[in-house]
Amino acid sequence: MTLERVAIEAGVSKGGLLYHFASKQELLGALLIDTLQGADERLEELTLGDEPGAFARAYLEYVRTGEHNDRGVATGIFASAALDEGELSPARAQFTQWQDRLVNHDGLDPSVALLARVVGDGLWLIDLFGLASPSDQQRDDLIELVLGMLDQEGV
Amino acid sequence: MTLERVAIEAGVSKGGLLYHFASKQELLGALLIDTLQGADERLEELTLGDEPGAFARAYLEYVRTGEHNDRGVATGIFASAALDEGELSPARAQFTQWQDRLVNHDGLDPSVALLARVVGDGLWLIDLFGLASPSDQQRDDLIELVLGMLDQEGV
DNA sequence: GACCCTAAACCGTCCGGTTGGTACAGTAAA
DNA sequence: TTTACTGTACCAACCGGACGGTTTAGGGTC
Repeated sequence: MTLERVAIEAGVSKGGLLYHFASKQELLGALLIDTLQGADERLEELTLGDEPGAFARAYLEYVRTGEHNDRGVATGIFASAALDEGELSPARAQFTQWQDRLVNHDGLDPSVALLARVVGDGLWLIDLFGLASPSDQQRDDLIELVLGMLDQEGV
Repeated sequence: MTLERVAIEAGVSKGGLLYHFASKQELLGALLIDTLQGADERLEELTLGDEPGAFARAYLEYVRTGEHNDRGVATGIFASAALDEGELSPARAQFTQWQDRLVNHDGLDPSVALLARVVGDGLWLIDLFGLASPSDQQRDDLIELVLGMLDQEGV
């Protein structure tokens, strides 16, 4: 992930890239924040109504298809950030917020809420790094299983 | 993660390090494989008996405490490997094997088996990157919840 | 003229990898 | 039991290329 490669990928000159982002760190931070915001907005769209578990359902829905990441791009951003000390903190903040919303403000039993979160994050990270992603069928079945638990809980 | 830093960490000179590992790639590969093997052996230890779900239980037990990684070390290895194209393949292979064992050879309903896997991996990866790890209490409750589902299934 | 770039040369540093050498342990003929 | 040689384990110093970042000179558009 060099500046030149990013510039070419973005159809911009290296100078133009550095016109917008003063340093590679700044670029990386912006990329990461942008990715996280995109996910957050998508989650908001998927959150239907305000009955208990609405956000948890969105969280699972988000990872139902494996398309939630332009493989390689998000992976690179995430891995690069993980190597630069402290560079991952926007991600930490975002996940903390999601976790708080799921566990404390979604009207679910905390353990079930955490289950939804960990399954969602688990699938997301497994896909992100390509660590033996389950098939579409398996994934669907798993999500249905967890959704079922949310329903039981919501009653 | 530079060769020099690794060398210092290991109490060796850079030259000495490269005597054992001909290139950085080779070093990284060995580090990754070693980490994975360590986890695999630990899982084997934790697998008690051979009733249905024995391996799934071990998988969850493994991530019960957050101590399963020398934070920073495993993170660096994993993130570095993720950036080098193809360098993550030993990890993919290992996860594929675990997934196969869980889903096809542990005597559980496939969805429940996958649930155990995704919860295990989810917690592991969340810890690895420090993405808002749940508290010990929350983690324990979650694991108990999933273990309970394995028991229901096993009957 | 302010803004948003392109293009290209350039610099300094960092880092992977190479090289030549040292220390030492074994071993085996003289 | 000295001598000579071999292999293993290491180190310090160096080299060269890649890459982050700067600078300069300019061009198009509102």
